[in-house]
Amino acid sequence: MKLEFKNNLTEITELEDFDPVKIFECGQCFRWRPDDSGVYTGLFRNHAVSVWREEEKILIGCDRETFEAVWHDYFDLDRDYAAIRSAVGIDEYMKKAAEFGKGIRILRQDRWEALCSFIISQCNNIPRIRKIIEALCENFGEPMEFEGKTLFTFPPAERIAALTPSELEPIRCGYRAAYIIDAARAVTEGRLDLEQLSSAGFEGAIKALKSISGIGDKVASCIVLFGLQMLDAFPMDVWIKRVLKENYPDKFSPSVFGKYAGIAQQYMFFYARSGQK
DNA sequence: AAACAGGCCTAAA
DNA sequence: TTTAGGCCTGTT
Repeated sequence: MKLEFKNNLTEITELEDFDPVKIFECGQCFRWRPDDSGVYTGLFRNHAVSVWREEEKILIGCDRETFEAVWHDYFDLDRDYAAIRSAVGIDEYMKKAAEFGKGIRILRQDRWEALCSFIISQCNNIPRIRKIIEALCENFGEPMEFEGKTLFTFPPAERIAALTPSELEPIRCGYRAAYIIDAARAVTEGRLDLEQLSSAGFEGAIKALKSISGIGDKVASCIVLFGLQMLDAFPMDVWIKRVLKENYPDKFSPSVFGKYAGIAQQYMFFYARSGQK
């Protein structure tokens, strides 16, 4: 990977595994949006940025300081995804899936945002998940001007904790409203310490998350994978279950993929959802 | 119209 | 320990 810093622009070259479309559309996140020319805009906490690709170049619209402080880690740029693709390509199916998903990276998302987003995701389709999360931010986040548009930050737990289910009504998230509010209160009251979650280890983190009403195995796995970078977590959703039934009808354990099972899962998920075989 | 969508909870065997 | 039914809402 090579970096070049220009005036308010970071250029990345010699990096194969970075495809903005796949990264933002593979299902791990819900807020990044492309404009008509394929330039994606999104936020991490209160930092907004645009990301796009021009041939072999990845462009990130920020200066060196912000890149190093925020986006370098957010995009997980120190990790060798080529090596991981090779490691999880344990058979023909996974070789195809990993090749198809080449360019995906697991983002280091904000924990609270990931927690909230994946509670909302349950029993929902992606367009509606996006709609609900956007409504949540527009109603309760902070507006900020960015390149002529108004973006909204993801509302902190404190903001949500102060709401009643009826105040959450405008975001149309249905029965998940009570879950979100309860989770926010758990965080603000200290029943769930998101900062200390990693130190509890994988099992400990899953257990702590599942103590929140509305978080079960699948959602907890997504939170530790996308929020805590526990890359061996293997969320089992309906798409993955379909893949497993078809390709691994006998016994299956995510441990066949080793410590990057979660990335294998993401390749599987993206491949399965593409409708290809 | 009825079923389904990236689950979870509760009650009941 | 596993299974069935209900749950908000929007879309097909």
